[in-house]
Amino acid sequence: MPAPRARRILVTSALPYANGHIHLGHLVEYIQTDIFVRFQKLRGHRAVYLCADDTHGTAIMIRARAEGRSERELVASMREAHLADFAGFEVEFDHYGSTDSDANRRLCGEVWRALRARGLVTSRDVRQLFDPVAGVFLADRFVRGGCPKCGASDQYGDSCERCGATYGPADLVDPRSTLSGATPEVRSAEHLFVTIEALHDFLDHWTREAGALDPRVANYLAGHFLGEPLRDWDVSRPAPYFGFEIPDAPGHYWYVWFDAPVGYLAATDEWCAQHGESFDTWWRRAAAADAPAEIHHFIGKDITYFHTLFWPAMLEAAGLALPTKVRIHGFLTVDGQKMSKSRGTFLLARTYLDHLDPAALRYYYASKLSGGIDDIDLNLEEFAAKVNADLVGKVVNLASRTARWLEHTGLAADYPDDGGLFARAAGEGAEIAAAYEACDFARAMRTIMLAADRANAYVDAEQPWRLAKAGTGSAARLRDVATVALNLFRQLAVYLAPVLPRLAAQAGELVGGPIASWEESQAPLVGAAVGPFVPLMQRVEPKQIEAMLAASRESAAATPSGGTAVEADIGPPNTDSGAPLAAEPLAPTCTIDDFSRVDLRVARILSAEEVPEARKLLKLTVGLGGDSTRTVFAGIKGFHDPAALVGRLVVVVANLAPRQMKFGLSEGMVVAASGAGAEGVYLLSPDAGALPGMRLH
RNA sequence: GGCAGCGUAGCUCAGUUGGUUAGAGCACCGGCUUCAUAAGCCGGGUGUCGCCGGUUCAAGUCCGGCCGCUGCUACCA
Repeated sequence: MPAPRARRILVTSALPYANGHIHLGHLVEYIQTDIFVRFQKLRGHRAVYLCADDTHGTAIMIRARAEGRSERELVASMREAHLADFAGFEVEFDHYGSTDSDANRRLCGEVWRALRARGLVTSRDVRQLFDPVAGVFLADRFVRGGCPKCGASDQYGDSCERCGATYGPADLVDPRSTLSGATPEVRSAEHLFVTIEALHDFLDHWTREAGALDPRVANYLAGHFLGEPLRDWDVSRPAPYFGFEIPDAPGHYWYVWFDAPVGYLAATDEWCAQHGESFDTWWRRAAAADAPAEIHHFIGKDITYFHTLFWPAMLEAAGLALPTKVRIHGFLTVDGQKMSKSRGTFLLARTYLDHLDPAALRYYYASKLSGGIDDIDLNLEEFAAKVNADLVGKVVNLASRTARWLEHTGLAADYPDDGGLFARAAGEGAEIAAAYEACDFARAMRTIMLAADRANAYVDAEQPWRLAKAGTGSAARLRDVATVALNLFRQLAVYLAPVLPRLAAQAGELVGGPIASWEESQAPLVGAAVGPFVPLMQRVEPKQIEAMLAASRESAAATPSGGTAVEADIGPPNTDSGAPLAAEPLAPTCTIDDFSRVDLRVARILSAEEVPEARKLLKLTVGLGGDSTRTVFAGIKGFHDPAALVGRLVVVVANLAPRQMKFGLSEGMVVAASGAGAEGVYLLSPDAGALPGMRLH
């Protein structure tokens, strides 16, 4: 197989929004991209993986406000969390930037000037609802009110969930801002637009002819957007807005979807500065003309048109290089359904890492990703079965069952006759590589596992354990058989290295040294030392999955219903606001004896129901283990869905004197955090492993 | 409400431009093996290819209709 000429490949994943944590749905894309990049590097190409946090927009502004800190504080703490999650899953960026950077501001300005220079920017007034208390313009989903048709209350600003009528937010009966509760006003504001219709011919041609898009996507675009004149793209938002003010239009800010893709350019620019590279040779057409770089964008299907219409239009207008490939993937379901907080299947990256091996998810995703735009399903039962059968049972087991016989002797000096097994799998390298190149990782995994099956069958047929018992007369034969098996194992590790970098590294430690090139799959090792075998990968146990789901359910239940999830633990401790403590100063000092009079216990919520007549009470039955249960009224109605509470562990004051309430006798108290004028009541949960009845000391 | 995609074995999926008796893994059953992380190997049922109709010598595959599911969208592209 001739060594392919080295390519320069710039690869991006969509920029995660700084409004929330990374979850398993996000990871489909980052793992997919990471596998692709690692594959290209293994093949000897110059691949650069770039990404950044997407930091601007109304949602960030509102969330920061709710948390009582600045947008930049929010963005900075979320960045740390994102990077930690990616590192945990072995997603390895060459550079990770931010759209809130100097480079991005400068490059936005450059693209903007190009659009202006080509006469593609116009302006006109847009009428929109405005929240006079919060001081911001409101998207439809931030407005609720009565349906003008059927009168149903508390409907969104665009359509009625009860009768299905559609209307504008201004038509609502008694409209309210969901931010402040204020009655919104209709206001008019100037917006700036890009007239991308002027680039219609270019887009027609690029979407169909450039080879960057799957024909299905090109057809979709042709049928839905390019079949008629393109509407102007609204690219500005009036103040207040967290983002970059437009230099030649004071009071106007670039819409987040304008500066987000420019973040790809900014990340490239920063990476170039750090590595002595020239930005121009990656992105400027003139400079790159003789040896153009490839540009691959990995995105979810939801943001297709931003990356296939607006983004190429911006690049075209600015004279920058166009994407070589826009690779679009589908969404993740868990056990066949949309991820759900109450089912515990809204799985954050961190929650997964607390319980399971990232390699297991990387392999599972690889086995499901075929390069298409179909959604993929994380079936948790299949997940465990597949990882255990394929990785532990077949691949790792191959080394586990043969390495011990070579620990003292190392590999045989000549590669033995293996019936053509190694050569056959080496010959399949081109097919496996083609599948990786096409992002059809599922096909690659199938082909690799067939080779693993053949390798195990070989071991079974040669029965090295019998050779071991047969004594010194069979020692040479035993060494040959184990040499074959270990070579086949290392060959599999090379093929799997893009998916399982840690396994590849461990395989290198066992025999042959670090795996640095795909070519290592093509020739067997001989005479090399063999290290002591250490377990390479643990089985996925059902208990771990259950624990992860339980933890996920509990953290979801702790999130106030309605509104954005607001996690308090996303940043370094010293960035927390002092407001809650100031609002409720510490109580007078008490002694340990004082404290010990309060008997706090872990309890499990056995049932939860609304108390219809009560404004804030839920009626809970909690269990302290065994037959010990009691009824507790908790003032958490409206913040917790009763159904979601059942089963979770909480902390109760177990020796509190019973109190006769209007709705019944309350035999204790569930402790929860609240205060500082902030809304929300937050139940406490013990770490996994705590049992009902345990006392807090 | 708008748009798109999907529907093949119990589960997750392959099925290339229409072409023999429709495939894989898991699960399940039987047997073998015991070196290995209760791992491995061999054999075996696995099926109205969502429903109805059409084109064709030939339809899982192409066309139309229907049903079901899913996703995106709803500051409109």
